[in-house]
This record gives sequence, C-alpha cells and structure tokens, in this order.
Amino acid sequence: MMPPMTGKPSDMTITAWARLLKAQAKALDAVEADLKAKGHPPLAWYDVLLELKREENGTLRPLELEKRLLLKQHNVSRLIDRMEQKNLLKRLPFVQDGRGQLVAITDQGQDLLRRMWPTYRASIQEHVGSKLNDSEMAKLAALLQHML
Amino acid sequence: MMPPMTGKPSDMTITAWARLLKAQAKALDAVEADLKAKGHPPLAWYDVLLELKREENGTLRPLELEKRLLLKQHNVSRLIDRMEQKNLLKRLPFVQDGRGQLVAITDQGQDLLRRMWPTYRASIQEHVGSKLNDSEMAKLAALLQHML
DNA sequence: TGTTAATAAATGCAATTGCATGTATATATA
DNA sequence: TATATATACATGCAATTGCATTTATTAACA
Repeated sequence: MMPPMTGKPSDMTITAWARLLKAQAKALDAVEADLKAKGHPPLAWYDVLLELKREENGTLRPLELEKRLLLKQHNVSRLIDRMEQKNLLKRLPFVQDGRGQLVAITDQGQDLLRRMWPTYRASIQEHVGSKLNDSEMAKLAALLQHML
Repeated sequence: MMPPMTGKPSDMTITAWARLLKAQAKALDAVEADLKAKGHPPLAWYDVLLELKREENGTLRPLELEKRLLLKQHNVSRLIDRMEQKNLLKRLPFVQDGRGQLVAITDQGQDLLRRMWPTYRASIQEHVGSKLNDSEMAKLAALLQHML
C-alpha cells in the first residue's frame, strides 16, 4: 500500500484559500445582485461583450472566449446562443477553418456594454474598491497575478 | 435627469477585481476537478461537513449554514436533501423553535470528511500553496480579510 | 386571546450547467 | 490518396440552481 499523496499546504495557505473563496463569492454575489436589480443580464454577458469589443474587428472564436473566460465549451456554445437571440452578437463563418466560427459583437451589444458599465463600475467600487486603499489594491493585484 | 450613480473604482481596483475573479475560478475549477477525479463529491459537501464537524455537538441549523457558506436558502435545503440521502448527515427537530431544525453530521459524514481531506489538501497545495511563499500568502490572507 | 406580520424551511417550475455524445471539418499517416 | 485520429462546436438528457410561492411556526400587538 502506498501512503496517500501528500502535498501539504501550510496553515497560512489554507487560510488564504478559504478567504479567497469567501471574499470572491461575497463580492461576486453582490455585483450580480446589483446588475440584476438594475435590470441587466449576468456578468458573464458583460465579460463576453467586453472581450469582443476589445478586438480590432469585434470578433473572437468561441474557443478563444472559452480560454479567456475560463468557461466550458458547451457553456460557451449556449451562452452564445442566448446572446445571439438577443441580437447582442452574431455568429459568422470562419473561412480559415470550417470547423470553427467567429462571434461578432453587434451595435446592440456595444450599446448594452455601455449601459451596463455605470452600474457595474459603481458595484465594483462599493464591494471591492471601498475595502482597500490603492496601495493595498496594488499588492492584492500583484499577489493574485502570481496565481495566474 | 440625474446623472447615473457614480462610484468610480480606480484602475488598480478594476485590475484587482478582474484577477480575483480569474484566480479564484482557475483554482476552484482545478480543485473541483481533482476531487471529482478521485471519486469525491463537490467541495460544497466538504464545506458543509466541516462546519458541522467543528461544532461541539456536530450540529448546525440550516440558517447558520446558509450564512457561513454564503448559500441561498433553497440551495441549502436541497443540498441537505442530497447529503441526507447519502447518510452523510441527518435532520433533527429543533425544539427551541418549531420552524427550524438541526442538521447533524453522521459517522459516515465524518468518514467522508477524513477521506476527502488528503485529496483536497494536496489540491490546495498544488493550485494555491505552490504559487506563493508563506510570507506572500500571509499578505494575501490579510488583504482578503479586509474584504470580508 | 385573536389577528396580523415575520421567519424557517420546502417545493413547483423555469433556466442554467454538467456530462456524454454527435456532427462536421481538419490533420496525420500508411 | 485513403484511413484513422484530432479538433471545433452543437445537442440530448440529467443534475443543479434560480425564482416565486407555500407551509408551518413564532413573534407582535390590538
């Protein structure tokens, strides 16, 4: 019998992990609630639209969205379905590879992005920005960067 | 017309927020995958059992689980359903308040907790502990504490 | 005490997500 | 070139989650 695999985290690591889970969940729940309260769709929709908007031509392949947003393939497929139905984006053929496709943000998608931002921005400030000063925020950002 | 509510986060806050979402999602996905790969239930089950185990009498009210684990009431109710079906916990009447109840960890629940820990522990180490040294981990834990 | 409001938990139904598999196209290789 | 393998995306079905409402009980108070 082999002993169980044992990579043992320090107590501090366990504490940090627990807090990472809780702090993120708490802030995210609050942000999602704020968006919903203002009649906006979930944050994932904003994330998709922002990724598309930032591209030169406003398009990305589903595969790329999957990687950037850490979503599962089937969830990307269905998220695109829903957003396409609302005319926030549209699917285009991808000529370089017939298996793939391109997703393009529409004018309505750009408009939604603009309309969501004031709410989202205020929510980030309330639930994240107000908790730490800028120098602490820089430290937090740097530490989290090491996890990515 | 009033201008939109404007609490504007700094760029650093936005960066930290984006990284908080990504770092947590990445680590959590990896941990959940490790648990599943070893045939274990989701992390939420571990969380429930651990909260119960830490109590003197191994019991908590659903309401208390809801607060501690940041879950919605109906999800707690159904999570308890599923775990009770697996004999990991059982519902008991709460005599001080007939509307409430107590959830008690069972021997099987304690056993699962013990069996999951080596996998969970190694996973935390791999996906979190290995990314920062202990002094950085302490800083991260302290910063996250301010968000809670 | 009787009635109203509040709280704890459960539940029906819709939406989303997970999981496995399917379909089409591209790549590798014999 | 023919065949097998891999990749990109879609989809059927089950499990989970969200949302609104229901049920049971307690607290408030006229």
